Amino acid sequence: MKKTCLAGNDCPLSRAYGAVGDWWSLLIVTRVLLGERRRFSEIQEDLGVARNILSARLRKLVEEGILEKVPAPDGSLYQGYAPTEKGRALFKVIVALLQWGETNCRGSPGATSSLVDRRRGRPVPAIEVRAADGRVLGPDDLRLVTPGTVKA
Amino acid sequence: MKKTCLAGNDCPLSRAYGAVGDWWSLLIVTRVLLGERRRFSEIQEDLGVARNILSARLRKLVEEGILEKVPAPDGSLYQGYAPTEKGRALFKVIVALLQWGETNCRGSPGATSSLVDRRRGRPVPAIEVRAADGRVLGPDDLRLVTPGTVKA
DNA sequence: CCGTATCCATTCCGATACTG
DNA sequence: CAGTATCGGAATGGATACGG
Repeated sequence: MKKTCLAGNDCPLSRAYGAVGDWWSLLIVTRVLLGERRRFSEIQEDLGVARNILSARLRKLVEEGILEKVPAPDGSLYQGYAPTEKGRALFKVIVALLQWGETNCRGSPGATSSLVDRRRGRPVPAIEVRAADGRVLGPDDLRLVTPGTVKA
Repeated sequence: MKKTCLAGNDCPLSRAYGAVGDWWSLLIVTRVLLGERRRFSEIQEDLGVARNILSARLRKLVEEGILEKVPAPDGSLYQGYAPTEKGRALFKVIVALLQWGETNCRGSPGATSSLVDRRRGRPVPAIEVRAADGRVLGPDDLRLVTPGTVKA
């Protein structure tokens, strides 16, 4: 997909794409956010991504204000990465996608829910879209309003 | 990103990526799901995507069981596309990403929320991750359990 | 109108070598 | 350890021409 095609677009989904960039970035943010793996080599090891790619993605994520550089947690002189508020807000997206994958893309049969509530150690229930009055909404209950000429 | 790197992976996020494929696919599903644009040319027009790309994505989405071919709504002899249950389940992900984009990637200043509750015509509140007891969870309240050797 | 097949340019990714 | 620079192969995307 050509960047310019969607980058300048007014659609929130397109802007989100422009900011996040690609799936590597989402995986990286996931590690930093949920995995407490905040250092270059830790992320690199976990993801198995090439170092130059990781480097480029981290730089972009910092530019976009999704991550920020912080002093390493262990006091060493190297960098660590922490999510900003904007990055932390992404966790709803990650949870939604994670749950969708668990429910709809079952791989090995033994695989179980992998997201747990820390306080109780219990699985996190499926995320729901709710109206202001609290009722659960489905796709047919929503309408996508496109003020300008731009769609989706 | 090499497909094989994540496709065979046991991580739900990776499987989700393998199934959805790319951002074009997400945009396509969005149109079909929320935009009631269910025919080839309608989607093509809205998204401005090349026809060969759209063709390939639609085929993949059908293969993955996210969309299915249906008779065209107007009774013409051409195809239409409808979301399956699996595809409909994706709408939570789309809403999450849409809302994130609205909140965190504001483009033109005039842009407002574009997702409304059909019944009341009111904006849909921000989606929340909740524990079983209903309390709202943040990133720090979650733990990602990795049963096997595979991460993320 | 609904796609598919081909061509070409661009981009992406991984491996490797290198710097501080 | 934490990156950056470069290179070659692979995949992607758009335009176009073509077939059902």
